[in-house]
Amino acid sequence: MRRDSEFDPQHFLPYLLNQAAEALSLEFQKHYRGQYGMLRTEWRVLFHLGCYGDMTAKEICGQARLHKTKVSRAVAALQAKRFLTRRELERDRRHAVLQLTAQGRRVFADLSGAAHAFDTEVRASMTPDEAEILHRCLIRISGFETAQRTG
Amino acid sequence: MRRDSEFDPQHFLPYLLNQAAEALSLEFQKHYRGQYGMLRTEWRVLFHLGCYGDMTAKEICGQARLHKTKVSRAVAALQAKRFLTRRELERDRRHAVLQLTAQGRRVFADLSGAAHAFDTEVRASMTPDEAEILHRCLIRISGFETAQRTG
DNA sequence: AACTATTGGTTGTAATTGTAACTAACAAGC
DNA sequence: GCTTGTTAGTTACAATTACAACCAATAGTT
Repeated sequence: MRRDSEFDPQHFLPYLLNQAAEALSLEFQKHYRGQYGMLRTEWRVLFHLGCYGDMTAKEICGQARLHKTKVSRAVAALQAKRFLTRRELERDRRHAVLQLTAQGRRVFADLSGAAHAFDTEVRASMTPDEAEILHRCLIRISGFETAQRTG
Repeated sequence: MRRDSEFDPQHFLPYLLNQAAEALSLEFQKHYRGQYGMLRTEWRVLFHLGCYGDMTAKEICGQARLHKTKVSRAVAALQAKRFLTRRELERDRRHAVLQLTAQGRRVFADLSGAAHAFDTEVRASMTPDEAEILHRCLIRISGFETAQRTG
């Protein structure tokens, strides 16, 4: 297992990021998948609705940087689970405002609590300084836009 | 778009990481996908072989933290593209050592150059200090093991 | 009103991934 | 030599995702 090259996967950022992201995702997935049979996108949509209040699918797309088909399907699934309802706008019936049901809010409360605890646990492995820098870098990197995702 | 909760997606690490990882992946994908029609896993396998020299699929699984079916399929695809060859070991015909072809090495040289440049560009948006801390944190986070991935 | 363009959202289908079951080689105990 | 167990790798099939085409509502133009 020798080194043939000047450049190494362990120093390639897309690689590293991907591994870190996958590790955490896989771990946290236990909560929303194990407990509620939700998919990642469903959890994301629920999370956004819970955090930011009622909004349309379009708004979620923008905020969560998810493609509209993903959101559309996640919303349908969450609706089937009775976690949210949709209300068409009178003035423009193309839009529908999404709203968590009481049950949806309970699930959100549970999961966002778990998320908070999880986040705290992960952060415990770093100094406050490191955590802050990490945060900054990730935000910055997220802006490495590649165009179309507005849908 | 108000805040209803104490906790916000923009501060949830799995979320942030995922967005950052996706942004970079999507961007770098242009190189291996656009130029060579490769999938992410294929690029990863090629990268590992190029960096660390000939090895078996099993070794790649461990190093790259990829499931064996993913590696198996990537290897088949790379073989079909004539980027690598496999040589069964005499002493244990279950193992096959994978080896880049001349063409495979050329592609690797091209892509690893692009990777290096890309990495440098991304790092240009941070101080050396930040880059180092980011690296440390990502490595640490990657260790948040969730069991089975050894396959 | 009729005609075209745009927008919010859905659906169909192909591509990709995950999971489990499987095959072929080898190893160990008897 | 004949079980039984492991290991490296493959394959089959279900689940998920991506991409493009689509539909209905509205806006803008004439």
